[in-house]
Amino acid sequence: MAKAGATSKVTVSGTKKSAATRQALIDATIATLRKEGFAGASARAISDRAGLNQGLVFYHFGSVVNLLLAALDSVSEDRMQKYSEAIAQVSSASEIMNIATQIFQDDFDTGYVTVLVEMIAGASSTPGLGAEVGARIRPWFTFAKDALDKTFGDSPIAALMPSGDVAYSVVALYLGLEMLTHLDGDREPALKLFAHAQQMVVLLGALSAFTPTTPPASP
Amino acid sequence: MAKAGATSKVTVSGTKKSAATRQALIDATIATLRKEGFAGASARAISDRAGLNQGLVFYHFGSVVNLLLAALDSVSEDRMQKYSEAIAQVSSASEIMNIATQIFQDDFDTGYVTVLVEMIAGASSTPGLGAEVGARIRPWFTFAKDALDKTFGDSPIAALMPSGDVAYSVVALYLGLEMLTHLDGDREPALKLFAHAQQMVVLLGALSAFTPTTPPASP
DNA sequence: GTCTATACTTGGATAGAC
DNA sequence: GTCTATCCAAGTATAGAC
Repeated sequence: MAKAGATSKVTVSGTKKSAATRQALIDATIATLRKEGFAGASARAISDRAGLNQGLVFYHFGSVVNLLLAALDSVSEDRMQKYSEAIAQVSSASEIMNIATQIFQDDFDTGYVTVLVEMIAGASSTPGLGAEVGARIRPWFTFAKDALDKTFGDSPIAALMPSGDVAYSVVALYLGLEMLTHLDGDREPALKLFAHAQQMVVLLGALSAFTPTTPPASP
Repeated sequence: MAKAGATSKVTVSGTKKSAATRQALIDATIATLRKEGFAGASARAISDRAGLNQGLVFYHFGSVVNLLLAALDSVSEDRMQKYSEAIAQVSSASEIMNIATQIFQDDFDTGYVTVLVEMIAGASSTPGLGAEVGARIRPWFTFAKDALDKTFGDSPIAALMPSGDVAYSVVALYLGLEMLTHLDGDREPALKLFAHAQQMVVLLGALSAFTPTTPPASP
């Protein structure tokens, strides 16, 4: 829709400046959602953190909610990239638990899942926001399902529970763990669970050798 | 601290009136947290819903946060009562899954867990609130642990994972499921999971008959 | 096109009326 | 003791300056 051509060199340098401001606001929004939560993520709180005028939020994003969604998009893309790379290097069920533990720690340090949790919980306060946030969570169900299929696909329990349903609970558990961990700042209980899950996966691998679905090693 | 005696009949009727106002505010707070979330639970939004003057929030509770905590207390006590009664009538692992499914539906209908989720997520915005909310969640870990011990105590997996750690993840999963269910209003995915869990429990019960820990029936 | 100063609205809290 | 009218701070949004 907007004209783009050599007629306005101003637009080019201007666009560059605009992009920098937008990015600074998005970064400040992520930090604010982490530290002050959805309720504390006002245009003033965000722009103060970025050291920018409060009106810029509305000039660049139209509304606070739009900025929050832009920040959620930024985090989601970043995480999806990181998770995808991590899982690409993995094939066994045992390995994926190591990666998952590592990623959970990283998520907790960077506070990225907190951003998602705050947006989900905050969605109730603004009409229409729920649908927007929901659309941004959906890719994670698919991602979790693919990861489960890749690593547990030939396990006997895969036959008992559809991976799509399990993926839903994996996402739910991850969100819940993040909430509880963030609440008291103690990540130990969650890490213990990852360790237990690791054990279970190993055990499951040993058991599956005795089931008819997986013939005992034929090289 | 406050004088209580026959010298002031005004106090008695006054106290009664006060209690009614307090209760009306607490009820309105629960409804507001459910429908507008933590960010939307302002003194004005709450008092408007109750049809009362906004200043009463501060007269009766001192601050909005105090009222929110009073509402959380109210919900927590109510739920703990209901859950305890339900679990008292139950002994087998299979039965508890039925009860759990039923309670999840009830929670979703009444929106009680939403109140808790909103308070956890909203805690980030107010210094000190996290500790208060954390203290109100702790009883649920104990409750979940006791329920697990009661129903899965003699199961073989109980030996593999400490019930306290599992209780933590049960609470986390419950919170996560509530978040996702509330977000798009579709409870089917969560209910499917309860059904699958039910299946698993039955299967586990059958398996445990073959383990050395539980001798095969000696009446 | 980018940003700042200003207008208007909502929210938290209290002084004072009943 | 209970409640309301009023005050001031914080929030969203935009008109206008650069």
